Amino acid sequence: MPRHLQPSVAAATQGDPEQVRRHVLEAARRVVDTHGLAAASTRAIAREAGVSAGTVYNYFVNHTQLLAASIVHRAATIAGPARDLPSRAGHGTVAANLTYFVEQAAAVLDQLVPALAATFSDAALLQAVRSELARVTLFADPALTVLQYLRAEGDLGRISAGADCRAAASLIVSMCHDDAFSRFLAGTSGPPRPRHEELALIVSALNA
Amino acid sequence: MPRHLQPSVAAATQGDPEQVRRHVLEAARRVVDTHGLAAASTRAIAREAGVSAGTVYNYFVNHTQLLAASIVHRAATIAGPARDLPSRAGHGTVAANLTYFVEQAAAVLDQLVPALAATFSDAALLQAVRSELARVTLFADPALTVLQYLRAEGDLGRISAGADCRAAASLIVSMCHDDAFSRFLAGTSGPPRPRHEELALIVSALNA
Amino acid sequence: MPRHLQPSVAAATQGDPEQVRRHVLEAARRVVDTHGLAAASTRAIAREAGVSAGTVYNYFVNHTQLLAASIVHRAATIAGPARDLPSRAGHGTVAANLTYFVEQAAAVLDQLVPALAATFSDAALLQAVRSELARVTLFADPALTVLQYLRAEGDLGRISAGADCRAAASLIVSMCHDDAFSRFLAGTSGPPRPRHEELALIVSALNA
Amino acid sequence: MPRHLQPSVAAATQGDPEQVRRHVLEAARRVVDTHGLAAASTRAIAREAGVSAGTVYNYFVNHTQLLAASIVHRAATIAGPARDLPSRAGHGTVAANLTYFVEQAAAVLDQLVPALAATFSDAALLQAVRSELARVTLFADPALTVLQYLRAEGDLGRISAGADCRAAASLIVSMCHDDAFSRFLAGTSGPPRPRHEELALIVSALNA
DNA sequence: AATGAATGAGGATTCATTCAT
DNA sequence: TATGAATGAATCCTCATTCAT
Repeated sequence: MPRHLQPSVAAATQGDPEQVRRHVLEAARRVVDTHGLAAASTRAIAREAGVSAGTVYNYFVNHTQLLAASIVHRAATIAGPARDLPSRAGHGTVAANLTYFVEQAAAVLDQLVPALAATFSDAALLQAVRSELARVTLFADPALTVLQYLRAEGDLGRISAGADCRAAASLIVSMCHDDAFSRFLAGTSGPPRPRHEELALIVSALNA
Repeated sequence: MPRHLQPSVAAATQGDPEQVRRHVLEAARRVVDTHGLAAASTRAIAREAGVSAGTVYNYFVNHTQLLAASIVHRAATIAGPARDLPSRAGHGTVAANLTYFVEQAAAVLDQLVPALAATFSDAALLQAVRSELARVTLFADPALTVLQYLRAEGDLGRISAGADCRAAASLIVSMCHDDAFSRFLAGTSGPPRPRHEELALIVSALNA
Repeated sequence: MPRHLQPSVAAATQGDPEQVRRHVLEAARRVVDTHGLAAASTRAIAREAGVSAGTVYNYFVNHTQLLAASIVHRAATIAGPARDLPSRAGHGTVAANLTYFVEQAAAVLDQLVPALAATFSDAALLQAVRSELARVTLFADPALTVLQYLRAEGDLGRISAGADCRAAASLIVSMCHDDAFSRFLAGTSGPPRPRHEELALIVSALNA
Repeated sequence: MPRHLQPSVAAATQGDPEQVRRHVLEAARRVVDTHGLAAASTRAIAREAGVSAGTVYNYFVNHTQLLAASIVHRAATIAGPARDLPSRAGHGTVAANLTYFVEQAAAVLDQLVPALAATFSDAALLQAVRSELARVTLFADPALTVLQYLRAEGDLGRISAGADCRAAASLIVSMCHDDAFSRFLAGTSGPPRPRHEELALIVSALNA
């Protein structure tokens, strides 16, 4: 009965409880990705993390909270680039920035949707995930992030003053959703369909 | 050890095996809707159906097939009205018919998406559901149903000959998907957002 | 709900209850041989026989009695040739007749031992089989059959008057048992080891 | 939900995992001996061991391996004295030592044969037991143990140099097998038939 | 006399969770 | 603080047996 973390884990986390927590969270993510939510038992996650089952309960109140935290942690982590869209205002071209956002969004949704979908099998888990997710702006209202970017471009004079930024942002998000949803319903996980024409249309509208 | 269906069940099914099967299928649906997929154990479903656990296995080869059949049965049942869109050609107005389709689609997707989403927690179940679903035209290629309707209207001279029916059908389906996906991501299950302007735009394009 | 035997079964049994019984018995044997005793459920046997599960209970009081009857029926059937040894007295040579017996015994034991062995897993079944088996002379006291043959040969003057037939019979049976037991313990089911020398020795002793 | 071994079990095993394993193994043996293999369910064994069903799975990967381990454990335990035959060379008389072996073998086989026989009802179990058993010299090749003893006696000059030790060893093992097999077929489990004359004959041959 | 749907006990196995060490 | 053995409820599924038809 060792009283200390396994050396490899101790090295990876430097004994910092917050890092141990993250370490377990990422182990959970790997298990869900590799074997599915149904296989993500406490023990499977603990084994993947190189930690005992009991230890998990020092960092998470129960199995449901662990899974919820893992899914939200993953979402927040991968959404980083998409979330930074507003800061790209003024750099490159508007079209390139929007293309970048659409591509990032596809990557995020392709990872997020299956994990989120699976939570529909467990009401308690679903609720836990949702209440966590609502606290991240990007997920609570994704169009807002795009709108902030477009307005910043407008302030820089890079799009026309009269452009309906709100409608454009809504359209862009709709497109991302539709792509993700199609892949979700169809089960195909190939690359997202390129949206050059649609984006060109939107950009031209923003410059009209 | 009673050897016959409980009177209430016998009355409801009239001794017809096909009806008993449907009876169990609907019990499964109620359990999934009420308590979630994770709670839909064979026994819970049997109890809801007023039947013994062993009896379930006289109608379904295993738990996975039972759940898959239940989900697909539900989808096929509720999709009826949407599937009948082509037969509405020539009746009412094109705008009204498309509005009707969008509303029906929302109802279908609102029921179908959570159930389908939940299957992501179980790879075997997901595959079983997908392969069943692919056999229903409406789910395999929803735009096709709308396209058939629009072409029928074209044949009747109710939309202009040069209209791009395929693009219009695709747009309409995209809209339905987007609405459903938004509700799915957000967790709100309120009424679908009205799409009058969008439909008006599409209808005007079809008449141009 | 047919009220008559399936045509194929009716044809095979000519409606004679005794033949139906035998038909089921042989189906049981095939199932045990092919898939093992553990797989020989009432339904598996009924299916193999082309008969309903309920019908089985018109011919056998329960599952245990059915299995016991099947094993004993098989034993009695295959033991025929070995049992006829006494009637071969006076024909061919003594050595050839004994060789024949040893070979037949090997065949019988190779079939009987695994089936009989398996019954050790179920006390009730074992007892049922044993009490049935004890009623067949050959199995109750196999040496007696050989002894009867040797005495008949003695009466015909084909072996010497002073020969110890009882010891010889006992030795021969011992040999059969040893061979069968070795194959049983080792799990090898190849051909029995030839016993020419041993038999020659016994025959020479009988002629001394 | 107690989280510790029942006091009586804890006392019997002193918290040593290896002893807990043995404790379960012996509980399994008692259940098989008392109620037969078919009654040796995981739960029945757990109950006999004074342990929860789940605990059994901390020590054995599945039911089959548990039963196989139990049977082999029993065989190895009781075979100890017979296995020590070679070390008796030089002590007592050769006849007494061989008599001792035959008696020990009878005791071993009387316990081993029914247990082994029962495994014929389950192909997977049979194979598991066989592959385990093959790793114990005494069971893989019993004549070898006797041969080693006889050669040791030969080296000590206690049997004649020209004696065919191999044949003698084979004969002795055959005798043991025959006895066991007779008891197995007949179902009588009385004392083995004394083999004084046969052993005397063999001993005299070894001294010739 | 034959059928086969219905039963429910009982099978193996997994799992979240606890807590003495 | 980390451990992991122990628990026992809950899972899916099979089976012998009955009896209305």
